Amino acid sequence: MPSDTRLSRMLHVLIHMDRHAGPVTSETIAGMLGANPVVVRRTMAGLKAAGYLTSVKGHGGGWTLTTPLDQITLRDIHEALGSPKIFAIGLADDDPKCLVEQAVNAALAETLDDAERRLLARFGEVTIGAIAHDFEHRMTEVCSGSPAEA
Amino acid sequence: MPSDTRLSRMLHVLIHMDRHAGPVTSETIAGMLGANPVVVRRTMAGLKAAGYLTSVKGHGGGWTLTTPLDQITLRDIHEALGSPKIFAIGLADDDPKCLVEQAVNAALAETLDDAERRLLARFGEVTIGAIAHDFEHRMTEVCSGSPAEA
DNA sequence: TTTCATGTAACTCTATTAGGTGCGTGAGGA
DNA sequence: TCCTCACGCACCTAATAGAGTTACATGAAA
Repeated sequence: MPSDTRLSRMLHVLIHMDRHAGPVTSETIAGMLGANPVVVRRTMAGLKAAGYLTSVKGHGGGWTLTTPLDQITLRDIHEALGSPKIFAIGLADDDPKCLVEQAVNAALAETLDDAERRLLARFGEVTIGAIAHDFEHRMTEVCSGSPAEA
Repeated sequence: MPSDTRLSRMLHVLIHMDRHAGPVTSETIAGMLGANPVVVRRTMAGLKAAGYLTSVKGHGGGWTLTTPLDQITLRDIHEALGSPKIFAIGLADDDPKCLVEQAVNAALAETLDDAERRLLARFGEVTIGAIAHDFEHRMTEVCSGSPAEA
């Protein structure tokens, strides 16, 4: 149901790429994400422009990670995606004449801006490498056979 | 440009209603908000159901505030509106089989849920009365010489 | 009984992400 | 050389959700 899944998808694919030697095609990535190859290229264009990966055309081409995952934060990816809108909630009018609405805007904007600053700061603290490490941990848990889980 | 402006608009209209004796029609409210009367009724239905105001049909009818503004928080209004989605960002798949995606989801969901909890907690601390008071302050600043009512 | 105002159903409009087709471009391989 | 693969991009459609709009029923007051 959520609208913008680009950040989530890029984290997912970057970790897969890190565990895969050699270039990966948009077709393969789309298969991993359950998405469309064109959407993959479209979304990854920003990460390429930001220098986190490269793309090569033709035979044996595809996408290659160029940056260690522990040097990329969630905030880096969010910004590489063009810093999409974070909140679904917003102000009715950004520059109203009504003083009441100005007061409402001041209160709401301050609260939302503060929440956004905190969230982006948190995004800046979490590296994709840390998530990849958590994945490794989940792997060992599943294969160690401690709890009977699917 | 933002999508969901209902909270913002409800704060705006509640403060106006608090400064206005007697019922206010949807038509009048729509004029204040630069919005549509039907949209106003649709949005305010939730606040009525939550008991913050009443509505009366027919001649001399309209909307009346029944609760002091310093007893209503932003969180109250948000919940009266049905607790709409706060974030425009979401997970690609809520229950993925891929362990990588599970790790991504765990990291992203924890960060977003934490941000949402903090934001809602903050909403719970801000009363509409406080915003109305800030408006009064803005009035005295603008009309420093002669006090005028809007 | 006429008028006014809410209550709702059932549309359209708008913005945004996502899905999809087609074609151009460039890099290898046969 | 020629063909195939894979990205790049233009341009469409689909799905979603808030907002706008029309139409009509309901109920209360003049």
